[in-house]
Amino acid sequence: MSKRKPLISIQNIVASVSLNQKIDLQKIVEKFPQTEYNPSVFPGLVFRLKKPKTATLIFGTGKMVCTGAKSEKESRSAVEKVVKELRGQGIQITEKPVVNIQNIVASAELGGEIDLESLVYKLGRVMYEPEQFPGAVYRMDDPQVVFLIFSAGKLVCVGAKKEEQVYAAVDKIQQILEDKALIYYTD
Amino acid sequence: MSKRKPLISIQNIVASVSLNQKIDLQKIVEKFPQTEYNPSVFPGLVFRLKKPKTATLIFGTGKMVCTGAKSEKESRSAVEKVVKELRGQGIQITEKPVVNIQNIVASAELGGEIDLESLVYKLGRVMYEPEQFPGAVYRMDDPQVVFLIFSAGKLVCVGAKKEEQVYAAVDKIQQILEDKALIYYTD
DNA sequence: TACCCATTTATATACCCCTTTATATATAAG
DNA sequence: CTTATATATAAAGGGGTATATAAATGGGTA
Repeated sequence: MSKRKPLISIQNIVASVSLNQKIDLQKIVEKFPQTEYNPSVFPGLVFRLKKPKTATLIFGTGKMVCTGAKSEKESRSAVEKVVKELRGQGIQITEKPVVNIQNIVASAELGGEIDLESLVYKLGRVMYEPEQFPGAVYRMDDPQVVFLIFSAGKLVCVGAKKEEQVYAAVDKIQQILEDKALIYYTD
Repeated sequence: MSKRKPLISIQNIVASVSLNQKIDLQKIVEKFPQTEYNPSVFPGLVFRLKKPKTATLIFGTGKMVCTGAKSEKESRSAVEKVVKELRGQGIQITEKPVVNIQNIVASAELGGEIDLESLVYKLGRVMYEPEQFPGAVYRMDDPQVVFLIFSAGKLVCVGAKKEEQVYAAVDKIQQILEDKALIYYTD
């Protein structure tokens, strides 16, 4: 077991929301001129909040997608705030919004150098095309997440649905890298 | 004989029409500004009716094509309505239009799951390229129609010239699927 | 000169892909 | 500095894929 502790930061949370009722997007645009709504290019209306700094997509079906929050708690409070603002301008929303976390993006620092070329051969399930993208892509089965692994030892973990999965996945990849001698610590 | 009754809906009727006289399309465009006529891309003028919801192509030769009707009766009444509107704006049409049903499109639900891969091997005359199109294409000789067969048990039958052929063809394909054990009913 | 194509219209079926949003990471190119 | 490359994820709408069918006109090929 590695005694080194990776620095992990949740960077983005994507949540789907159900209001269980139809919403008149045109009315929202009229009440909130700063929102963006171009149905010919995308059916969702973009509703931004400065705090928590998020962007929520609202659809005519009453479904929404909230992005940008840094924690599940922040994501839920952003949704509540959006609903509260809508109600404040006369948009009737009767039920309590149902929120589901769909994707968590986190960054991590392992503190060592990683040999990406060797990763490809010793790990498998790795895609690495340096002239296409500098990071190696590793798909982990359990937890089911995808890692972008960079030579400087930094990682991006995407696809988790619970924050705990992020910590478990990073601990696991760290262990794997150490066991297979794919990471070199210089300190 | 299957005791299950497929749900069949006629979805579209295509009919060719002969007025037996030349027609001045430019004059129609002037009298009916909502019609579409771009001879450089297509020689037919498009004349739409809201009820029955149809689109009739009118050619300078006096031939027409009526599409969109849900029954032979509706198709004929659409043609009559178009002719009546033309006459109402001074376009002289002396003879009674001769209508011929050329194609009937119908959808059907068999209510069972169909194994499309097995269909290819056990039925023959089947084209199935899932990454190209999700439905299997089956050409039936008698009645001479073509079926688009989907795994969920829904079908699209095209090419019939009489509504009776649609019902006969669907009954026949249902029997074939059952006889060859290619359809699985879950209820 | 004959054929082939494609053009347009409607219609069900059901897949894929793209559109937009946020976010870290790290390369290159303009 | 900005954009593109690559990742996951939901939402809904558009486009393309395939099918038959008539009409008339253009293009291309044998």
